[in-house]
Parts: sequence; structure tokens; C-alpha cells
Amino acid sequence: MTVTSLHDPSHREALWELEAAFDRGDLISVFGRCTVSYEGRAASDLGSGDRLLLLKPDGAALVHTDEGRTPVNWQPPGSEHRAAVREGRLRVRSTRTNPDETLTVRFSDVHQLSAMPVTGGRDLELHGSEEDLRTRILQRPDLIEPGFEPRETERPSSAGPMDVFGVDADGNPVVVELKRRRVGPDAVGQLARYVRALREELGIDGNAPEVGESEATDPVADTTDAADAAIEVRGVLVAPSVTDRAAERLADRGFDHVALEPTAEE
Amino acid sequence: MTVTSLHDPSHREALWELEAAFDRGDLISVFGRCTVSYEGRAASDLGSGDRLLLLKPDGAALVHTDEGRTPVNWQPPGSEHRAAVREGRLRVRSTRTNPDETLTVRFSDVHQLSAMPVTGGRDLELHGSEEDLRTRILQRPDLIEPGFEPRETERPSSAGPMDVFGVDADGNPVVVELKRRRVGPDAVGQLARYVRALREELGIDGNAPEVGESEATDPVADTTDAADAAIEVRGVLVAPSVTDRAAERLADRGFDHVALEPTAEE
DNA sequence: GTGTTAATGTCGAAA
DNA sequence: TTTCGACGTTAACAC
Repeated sequence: MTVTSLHDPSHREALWELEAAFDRGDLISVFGRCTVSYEGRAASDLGSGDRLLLLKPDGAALVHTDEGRTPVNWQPPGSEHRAAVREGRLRVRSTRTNPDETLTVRFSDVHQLSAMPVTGGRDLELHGSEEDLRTRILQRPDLIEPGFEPRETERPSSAGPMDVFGVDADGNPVVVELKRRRVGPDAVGQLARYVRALREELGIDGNAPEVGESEATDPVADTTDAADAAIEVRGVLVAPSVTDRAAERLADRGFDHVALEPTAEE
Repeated sequence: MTVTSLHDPSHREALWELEAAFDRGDLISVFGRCTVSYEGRAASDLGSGDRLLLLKPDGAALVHTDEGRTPVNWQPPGSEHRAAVREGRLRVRSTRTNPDETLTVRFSDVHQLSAMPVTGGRDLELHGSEEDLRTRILQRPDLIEPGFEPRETERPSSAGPMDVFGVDADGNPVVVELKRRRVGPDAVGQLARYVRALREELGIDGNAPEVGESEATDPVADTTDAADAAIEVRGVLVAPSVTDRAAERLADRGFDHVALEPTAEE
């Protein structure tokens, strides 16, 4: 188990080594002066410069410069790598179908080529995800509000599965949407779709019970009676915090926000 | 200008070279057997295995396995890299603040370490983006519909900037939302927010034209006149295609879909 | 800095 | 295969 490495190889030497490394299923890095062109969902061209090309045995290809987390060009896993010498340059091409996409890297100079056999350790343990948040709420439903009872997770609806479905202390259906971090208006829209779908499903009018005038006549009786009589689908957004605009939209829709972190404070 | 490369260096040798490469501002790759741990917005741990660590002079750090386009762990640009030998291993740590995040890679074996000076060519020419789609529509407004006149791009509203604002042949305000690829329901929600905001701004009720008193007086004249007289804010979604659910929501809202690719065919 | 949206988003799961 | 939503999304841009 050794890394194969060529320094300033000729294109022909680089080509041989590439072919061999493809066959071995190695992780390959090619550093050199190159141009890059991509055509597929979009199209791009990149002039000559020094870049690092990573070729993975699963078909992924990454072109990295000295800046950025995101590769300047890439090809997703499942692509097929091929190499050739054309017009005095080493051409590495990665193609895939559905959608049709092609990434072409043309090296005028290869500074270094390495082929690395990779073994083991692909199992990542990640904590603090949305699923952690759901687990936490199912264990302590009172975090939503006193009396809240979860009934179902991933409950199907015509608008897709809702994160948590339950009932509040008054027996109202409650749709809970979970977000692991601060959210913008889009999350409110998502919650609204679920609530709307559930209202339609249950045949409940979406508008708030018109407590308007009657309430004015006898506020005390209404507040109690209305709560028992009118069934209303509620929407609750659980997230550490919300943007101002999201808060507006929540208020518009009459939804509630529960501030909660994906992992317990301590 | 040469690539510096060490094969199976001792931790001490690797450390020296790393420090020197940090100072030079090189792009660094370290391939070896390591564990990876991350703590920040979430937390993760990765057991021992062969991986490739990329360290960029802008502070980005990437840990790649032999699979996937996305690094198994990473640190964004702006982080600070440090290296040390601890407990018989080469420890490379990358930290940043706001949010506080730490990535730690501990190598039990370094198979290869390379330091690469990188020059030039970081300017990517990308075609087929949403901006291309906008340009195309401004040049040929009839692609939306005959008689459409664009008036403004990125027009501000209380719901954010709308892609294109214009008027149709009847003088109705039109909000156009552009998407470069097939869209789901979220895009319809986005369009709906802009339309609603514009209706509020213009004081136009979203429901069927409230032509009010004048209409009531002479219904017959109104049917024809109303079309000319009633101003209604329209919503148009421009995208290559839409999902079924998105189509439903478009129909619900009374919005139109214009099928258009970001780039002209062939 | 926060807020908002685009992206060749990527990725995984479910229908 | 397509659709859908999460993601340590990342990245760009406006305020």
C-alpha cells in the first residue's frame, strides 16, 4: 500500500499512470497548469492557471484553486473519467448522463500526479441535526407548550409529510415544523402549506373563527366558549430564532414560534 | 516554483514542512491515516481511515474520502490552520469564530504531504444562470407574452426584490419570477409573496376585481369595461418546467407559467 | 455584521 | 426514475 507519485512527468507518463490508477480504483490528484471547461446544466470556461484536480474512484471530479470551500469546477459521483493526450496537452475528461454533463481539464504542464489507495473509515457520526431536535421534542413535549401531545411524526398530507403532528391542551390539531437553525420566511411558507393541507383534509375553514363582533359583546364568555367549541388547526414553528420577516409572516398566519436549540443547553 | 513533496515523513518532518508551507501561502495536501473530529454548528466524529486533507491559504480546509463530491468534513475560508505533534500523532487543527467552529485532524500516519504554489486564473466564466435568463427576457419581452413590457428588475417590495416587474398588454402590473431550472412549490410561494406585497402596495385586493359601485349600476357595460378598467396584479413564473404540485399551486393562485430555458436552444 | 436568494447547489429517502 | 426537503448547505449581494 503505497502512494504513487510523479513529479513533472511527461504527458505520456502521466497518461500511463492515470490509466493504471483508474484501474486500481485509486484516489488521484493532479496538480498543474490547465484550462477547464464545463458543459451541462450550465456552461463555464476557465483560463489557464495552476489548479488541483481530484479524481475519485466513484466518479467524482473536483477542480480546486487556492481559494474557496467549493471547487471552481466539478463533476458529481457516477461520472466516468477518461484521459488522453491531445494537441500536446494532457486532457482529462469526466462525463455523465442524466443530465448530460462534461468536464474537461486540459493540462499544459503537470507538476505532480499522485495516486492514493484509500481504505476504511467512511462512517461519520453527526450530532445536532433536525432529527435530534425531533427526538428531543418527543421526549419532552412540554417544550412546545404545556399539554401538547405528539401523535405522529412524518405524518403524510397532500402537501408532504409534516415533521410532528399532535394536539394541544384544548384538543386542537397542531402542525409542528422543525428547523435546526434560525429561519427565514420560506420556513413559514412550508408550515403554512402543511396547515392548509390539514385544514382541507379535516374540512376546517382556514380563517380564524370570526370572533370579531360577538367577542366585543361578551368577551369573557367568548374566550372560554370559543376555545372549547371551535376546532382550529394550529401551526407551530420550532427554531432557535426567526428573522423579522419570518416573524411577520408567522403573525399574519396566526402561527406560533417556539425558540428551541437542536441540542440541549448546558 | 516547485512542488514540495514528502513521502512517509516523520511527524516532525511533516510539521516542519507544514509550517513552512503555511508561511509561503501554499496549497497543501496531506494524505494519511487519520481521525477527524468537528465541533461547531453541529458535531461529528470520524474513525480512523485514509483520507486526503486539503489546506488552502485562504483558510479553507477540506477532508476528502474516496467518495462523494462533498468533503466528509471541512472548514470554510477564513479559518486559521495550525499544526502540532501531540501524543505521537500529527494534529492539524483549523478554527474560526462566528460561529465558533473547530476541525481537528489527527494523523497516525502521513503517507504523503505536498505543498503547491498556486498562481493565476481564478476568473470563471459561467453561462446559463438566472441572470442570463433575465437578460434574455429583457431583450425579448414577447417570450413572456405578446405585449409584455418590462419596467424594472430587482424591483424592491416589502417581500424583497422581485426578479422582473412589468405591465401586460392591458396595463396590468406583472410580477415575474425567474428560475433557471424545474421548480417545486417553493418557487410559487416566493412569487405569491411578491404579488401579495405589490397588491398591498398598490391597494389592490387580491380577490376578483372589486369594481364596486360603478359596476353594480351597469353590469353589462362592466363585463367589457371591467377587463379594461380593473387593474389586477398578475404573477408569472418563468422556468423550464414545474412539478405537478407547483402547477397546482400556480392554478390555485391564478398565476401563469412560461416555459423557458435560461439559454436559447442550441 | 444580518437578511435574502441563487446554485452546475449536493445528498438522501420515498414514491 | 422523479420528487421532495434537509444541509455544519455555500456563496453572493444588499442593507
